[in-house]
Amino acid sequence: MRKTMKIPRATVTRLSLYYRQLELMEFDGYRTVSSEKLAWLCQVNPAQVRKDLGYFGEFGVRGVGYDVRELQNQIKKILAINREWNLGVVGIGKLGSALLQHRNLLARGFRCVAAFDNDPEKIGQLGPSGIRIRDIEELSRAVKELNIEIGVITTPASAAQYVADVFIEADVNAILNFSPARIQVPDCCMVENIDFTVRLDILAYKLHHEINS
Amino acid sequence: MRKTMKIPRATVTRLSLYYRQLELMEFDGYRTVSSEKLAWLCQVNPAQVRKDLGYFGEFGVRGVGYDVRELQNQIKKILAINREWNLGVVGIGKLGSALLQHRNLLARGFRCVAAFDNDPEKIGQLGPSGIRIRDIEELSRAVKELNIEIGVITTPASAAQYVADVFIEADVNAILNFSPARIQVPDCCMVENIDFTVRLDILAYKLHHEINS
DNA sequence: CATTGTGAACTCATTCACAGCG
DNA sequence: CGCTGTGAATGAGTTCACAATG
Repeated sequence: MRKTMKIPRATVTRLSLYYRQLELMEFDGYRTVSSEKLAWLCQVNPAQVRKDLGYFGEFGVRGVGYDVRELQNQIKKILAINREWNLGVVGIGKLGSALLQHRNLLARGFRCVAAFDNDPEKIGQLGPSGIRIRDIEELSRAVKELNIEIGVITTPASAAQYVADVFIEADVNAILNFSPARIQVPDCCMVENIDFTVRLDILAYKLHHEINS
Repeated sequence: MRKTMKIPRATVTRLSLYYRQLELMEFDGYRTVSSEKLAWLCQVNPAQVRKDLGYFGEFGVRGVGYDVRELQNQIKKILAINREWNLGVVGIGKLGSALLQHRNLLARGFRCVAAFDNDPEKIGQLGPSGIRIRDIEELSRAVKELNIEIGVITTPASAAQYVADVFIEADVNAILNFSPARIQVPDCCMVENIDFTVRLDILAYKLHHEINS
């Protein structure tokens, strides 16, 4: 199956969830897990788990289930998180600072190797993780020197498009955008938006309409 | 159409995007907007915009488009963001602090009215927005006193389920979960997860597989 | 006559159901 | 016998295409 098959985006998202549950299960001493149990932990359908994995190979043993450690390694390879990725963070306010010193990111191989801002007060200072805050003007050079592959935008909305343009100009074509602005990028560049207020709007809507799903 | 129709979750998400673009357009002085223009700004299909709005009523004028201000008000009502919502934030680390003083939240009517932690060093101190940090033990009482309707979890993963249980016990049935843990809640409670590493995993996957969509 | 509103067609994702296998 | 792997069936969401209309 795993040939020229197109993978649903939702599948990739779920693989990340499976991976995290497997980490927890390994920590708890489990050696094997069934699709049913993994599905329960991730709050999805067991057939979904099997189908998701089926896109990439046959990792289970019939009658037994999946080897916890083995499946972890396979998903790691699939998601390409069996290596480190260098991030550059632009906008060193509270949120940017939080990311710079965020334990989970580093533990998962996402290293914030550079921090940028445009505030002269901040430039040259040491950020929370002991990293030097650079002028945004240096971004293009830093991308090359430090091999930054993923750009993180934690600026106000008004600056987001400009920062995105600088990233693209510097040949960074993956962006994690925490600003509420919807940035426009060329096809070569991929963007993931993390927008707090959208999620709160959804909760407000559901509370008001008394829905749960 | 707008009767007992089931609304796709994605529609609600997009309404939030439309709303933000409309805010920007009003600021820029636009009086009307077509589904085509709004769609372009939000990077969706024009028919999608019309269909999304169609679930809730007829807000446009054929041959003209939508009145920017009027549509804003309509979406505000639909999303139930034409009022204030009180949030309680648990886990006052870097991320929790960032949320407490986050301008956008307050501007949109999401007020962080209470902050909680379990660290004796922090309890009693004033958080970044000048709010007193309370003992997590006080949560149940504070929920009633301050009318907290949405719980925000910014603790480490290990504490997330406990905090969720406390929220549910206190009758808060909307939770915004920033921890990477997948929390289990009863049906009456709705959860939105905001998980940085999942999004980074997706970017890593796409970079590795050179996909863009 | 430009643009909405919407049934119908289509595409994509999830779930079922069972054959296949250790 | 139990659980995986997967084609087929179902369901959900998106896009098309055009009639309706200010």
